[in-house]
Amino acid sequence: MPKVKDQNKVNAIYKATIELVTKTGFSGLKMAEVAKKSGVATGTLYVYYISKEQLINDVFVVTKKEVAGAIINSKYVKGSFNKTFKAMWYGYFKYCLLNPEKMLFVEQFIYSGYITEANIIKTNTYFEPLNQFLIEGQKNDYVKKMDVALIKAHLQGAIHEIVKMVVREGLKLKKKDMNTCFTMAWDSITE
Amino acid sequence: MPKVKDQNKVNAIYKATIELVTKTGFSGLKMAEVAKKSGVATGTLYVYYISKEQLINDVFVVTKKEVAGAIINSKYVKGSFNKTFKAMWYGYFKYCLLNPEKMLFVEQFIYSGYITEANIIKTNTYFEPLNQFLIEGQKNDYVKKMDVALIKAHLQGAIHEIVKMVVREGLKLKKKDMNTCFTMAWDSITE
Amino acid sequence: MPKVKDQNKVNAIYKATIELVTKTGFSGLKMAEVAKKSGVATGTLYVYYISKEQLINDVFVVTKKEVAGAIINSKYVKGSFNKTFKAMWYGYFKYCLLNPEKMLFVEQFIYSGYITEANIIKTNTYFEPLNQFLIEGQKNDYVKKMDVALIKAHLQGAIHEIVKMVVREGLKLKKKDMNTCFTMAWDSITE
Amino acid sequence: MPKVKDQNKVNAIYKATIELVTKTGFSGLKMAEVAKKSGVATGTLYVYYISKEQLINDVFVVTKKEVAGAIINSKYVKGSFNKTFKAMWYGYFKYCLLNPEKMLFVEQFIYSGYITEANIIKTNTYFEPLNQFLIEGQKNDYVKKMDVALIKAHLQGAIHEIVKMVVREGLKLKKKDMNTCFTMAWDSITE
DNA sequence: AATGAATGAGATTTCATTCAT
DNA sequence: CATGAATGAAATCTCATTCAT
Repeated sequence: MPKVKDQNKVNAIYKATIELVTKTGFSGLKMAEVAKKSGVATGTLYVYYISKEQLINDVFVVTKKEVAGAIINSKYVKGSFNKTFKAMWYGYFKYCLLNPEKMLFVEQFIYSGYITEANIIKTNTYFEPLNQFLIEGQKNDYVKKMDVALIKAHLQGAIHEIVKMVVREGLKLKKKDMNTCFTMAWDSITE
Repeated sequence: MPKVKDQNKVNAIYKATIELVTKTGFSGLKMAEVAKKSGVATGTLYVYYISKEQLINDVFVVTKKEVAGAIINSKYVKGSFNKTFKAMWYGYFKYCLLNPEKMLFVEQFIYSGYITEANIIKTNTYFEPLNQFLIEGQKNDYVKKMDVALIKAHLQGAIHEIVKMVVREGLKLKKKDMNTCFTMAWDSITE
Repeated sequence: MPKVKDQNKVNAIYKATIELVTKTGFSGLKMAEVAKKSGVATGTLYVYYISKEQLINDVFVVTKKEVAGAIINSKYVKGSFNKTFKAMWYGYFKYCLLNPEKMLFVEQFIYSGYITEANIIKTNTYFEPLNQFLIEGQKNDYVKKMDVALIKAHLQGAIHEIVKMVVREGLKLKKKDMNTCFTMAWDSITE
Repeated sequence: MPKVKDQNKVNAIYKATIELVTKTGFSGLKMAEVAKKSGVATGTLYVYYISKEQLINDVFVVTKKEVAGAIINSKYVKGSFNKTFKAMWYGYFKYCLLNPEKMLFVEQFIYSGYITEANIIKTNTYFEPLNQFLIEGQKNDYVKKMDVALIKAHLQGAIHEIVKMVVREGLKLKKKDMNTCFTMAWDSITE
């Protein structure tokens, strides 16, 4: 949580943190390197964040919010279930393909021991509209009857793993493959 | 006749490492704690593993092998596609539910910066039989036509995420839910 | 404006290193003790030198340069061969008597396994002018005809051994003895 | 000081110790390596020597005795001063050329902090006959009048330094050069 | 506020020595 | 006596954090 304002610095630190974690793995994330990469002094880092834990938590929350925004986009919520689901699924899938480092960041750190329980709970609320949307889908017999948390987990897990694989192997997904991926998702959740 | 190298110690170290990572997150994995928990002196750790990195890589490879063994089980390979797939899926799903710490361990460390590229490649080969099984399924028009790596990713990602959620929230999956989870998996990959 | 790197610290570290090696023998040189004696934190040592090896190499090179400076002193190079030689010999002899710890340091560490080959070569060049002076002396038939490296070795070895003995036994060299020592040196190299 | 008898082991340990110090410098001398190189277990080392310090001191004393033997050889003591001196000088010079690792060992360790004062004093007595010989030479006006310790230091220092140089540079001393070296030694000490 | 040198607690690793076999 | 696995005190080095400028 920044104490002061230079938004350029905040952005630079945020960017550097995400990039370093993606590059060196998060066990190698050093404050000195974050400082260097973001072009500020180590001391300055502590003007903006009181500790490494704070920095990581902050980056985590900000990123998680952005991730949620990629799925939950008000302009879609008025369409049919299928159309809306498709929009959400593609929204998230493409976001992950474009920002794998952010996707990885939140995935990695959630079990790292760095993120506070409070922040995990807090960021989960960002996905509440998605829950509502799926519950609505169940009421209308579109969606398999089961705890929506499990359904979300199924969808998210599948997307993440596919994207990680694509990124790791340096693949280029064709439109056809992406459509098949979507069909897998759709088939899995619908009755 | 000197003391002889002790497999019990290796096992104790392995167990301690997995448990500590699961408990404290692996940014908090300390050699001193591994030593303490496994009941050996710190120096002894270095009799068996030349460095922390080596220890983690070793635990990673051993665990990944065990994980692969949970899926690929020769007694199933003679059944129908559906039966075999079901056996594999349940085999893996239940393994993950019973050993979430091992599942987490391999998932976490793969992006930690600790695991060498060579070990990542090596452990991937353990899953080759699964690839073959899915390719066979595609030939017989059971399975959607797409790079099997993507299909595997979809299946694995979904399972992992569900299990992580179940563990995190302390849920107890009912038989019915587990069946629904399986149906999701089956529906997603079949044509 | 941040704190600025402090030459006083470098000097203090240098001094502490030499003194500790002289006092405890260098098998007992510990970074913690160097830090303590030079009045800095252990971490600070690593701000200035990336490792113990680096520290020792640095102290070695600096000292060797100073040692060379004790012999090769431009104000003498214009005199007769005898006068110049005498000036150099006394210059070095007295330097060693006054700074036996520095003489010992370079002598000890050269075979310690700590000094890199590059630094050994580098520091040898500091003595080039002495080579030239002796070669000149040979051309004018003052000096015995032989590889000047051997002549230098003879002179230096004799001085070092004498000084070591003097220091070890706590002797006080009388003027007469010093003159005899010089005569030994002079007689040994002249035709 | 061996507790027991297997002389082969004692010899192997002695040889390994000297060789390792010559190769890796003595700051890198490790008991485990001595054990390995001499073909015994680490535990066995401690059957023969109660500590590393003991081992090194023992090797030191044994070697120093051998070194003294190379100089002081009863068959020469009856000749003229010149002949005897020449025999001694060549005896020592050639010994050093043939066994530089032993010469280095004693030279290195004397200031390492490992050798006890008692052993330094003890080994000095081995050279007593040389002292007597030089004193006799002074009485007969062959040798410059000065503390014989200084004369010995001068001679020994010169020899050591020359040999070190020869070994370091991989030179091959010609007979003529060796004679010049002797002449330097002779000229330096005679009146 | 910004800097980066300085700090020192704490981590990893080493290695002389011990001890069970 | 011989072995080498086991030990743990102590060494080196790291790095999040502080602080003088």
